[in-house]
Amino acid sequence: MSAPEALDAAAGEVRLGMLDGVVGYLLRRAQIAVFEDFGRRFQALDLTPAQFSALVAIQENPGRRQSDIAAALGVQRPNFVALMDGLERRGLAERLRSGADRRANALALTRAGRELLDRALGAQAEQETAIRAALGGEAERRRLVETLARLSRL
Amino acid sequence: MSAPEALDAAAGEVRLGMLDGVVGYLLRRAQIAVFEDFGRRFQALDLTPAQFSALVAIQENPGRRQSDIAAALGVQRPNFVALMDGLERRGLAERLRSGADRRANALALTRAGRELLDRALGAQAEQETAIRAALGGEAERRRLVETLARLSRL
DNA sequence: GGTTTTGGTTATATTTCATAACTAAAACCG
DNA sequence: CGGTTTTAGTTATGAAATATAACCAAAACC
Repeated sequence: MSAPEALDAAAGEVRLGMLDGVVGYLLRRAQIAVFEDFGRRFQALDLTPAQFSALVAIQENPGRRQSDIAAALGVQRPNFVALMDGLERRGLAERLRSGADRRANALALTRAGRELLDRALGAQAEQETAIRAALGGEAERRRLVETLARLSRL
Repeated sequence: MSAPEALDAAAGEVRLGMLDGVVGYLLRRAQIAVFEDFGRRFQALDLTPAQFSALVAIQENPGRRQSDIAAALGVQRPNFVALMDGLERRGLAERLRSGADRRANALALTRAGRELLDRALGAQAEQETAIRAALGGEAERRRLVETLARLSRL
């Protein structure tokens, strides 16, 4: 009788088949690549994507309640606590007392936070430039931005 | 003197500022939305995105070594073990002996695995249809696929 | 035939993300 | 007013994804 479970592997590249036409799969791969690039660019600033987005949101909405910022970024309130702890410990952001509601934290950037964010915005602009180059032009990058915004409302 | 740390929150919506022009941030949000949609569509099939992609890769490359499939999907070999354990326990895929190399597992789908994958491909096609609708047409979806593929080579 | 390398596995640490429960302060309401 | 309910922030905790080191058996090397 033939050995029932023996199979010989094919040679050459593994083909992903229809996966490379699947938006969800490609989104995951693209996000990994872009975040790895982010990691390299922001290494010197010691900022994660989450921290960077928090700094931007706080600067854009000074005095807003912590939970508002967290919700806008799509992060659970309990998880945002540690994020803010880190920013505060490094002196980049602070939790002020809200005048109206003594339970609430009114978030704001410190001077050091604004300065670091300025440098971060520079690094971010460089990433967008790299993306523009990879995609073949600013028109393509803009189209991607628009398309991704639509997708997130799926 | 004025109370130094009191700040009143602005009303209205939190603005994300330049974040909604940042590809990395938008990629993250879009991926979350698409994966949540995936979760709803594949709930009945009880398949995660990782499991789905593994089934596709195995069917596309029957007999290939486990580590080749894992590498092609970008998943670490140790982490692929548990994924395969799950598929095998459910009778969807199997680890056959490689004829050439007795260390290697030659992966293959079972009949049940092929049947489930058939249904999964249907659900997947429906997701692409929904995406096409959200983006305004197949041309837009195609462009997105092409753009994401470029991004993952950043 | 002994050494080195490789495929799969185990164990483990880290990170991310979600949920329940607690406190203090506010809002509500008869 | 005073009691109940809701809300902001926090703590504790768990689940899931991801990465690393170490091991065994089989192969490749020389």
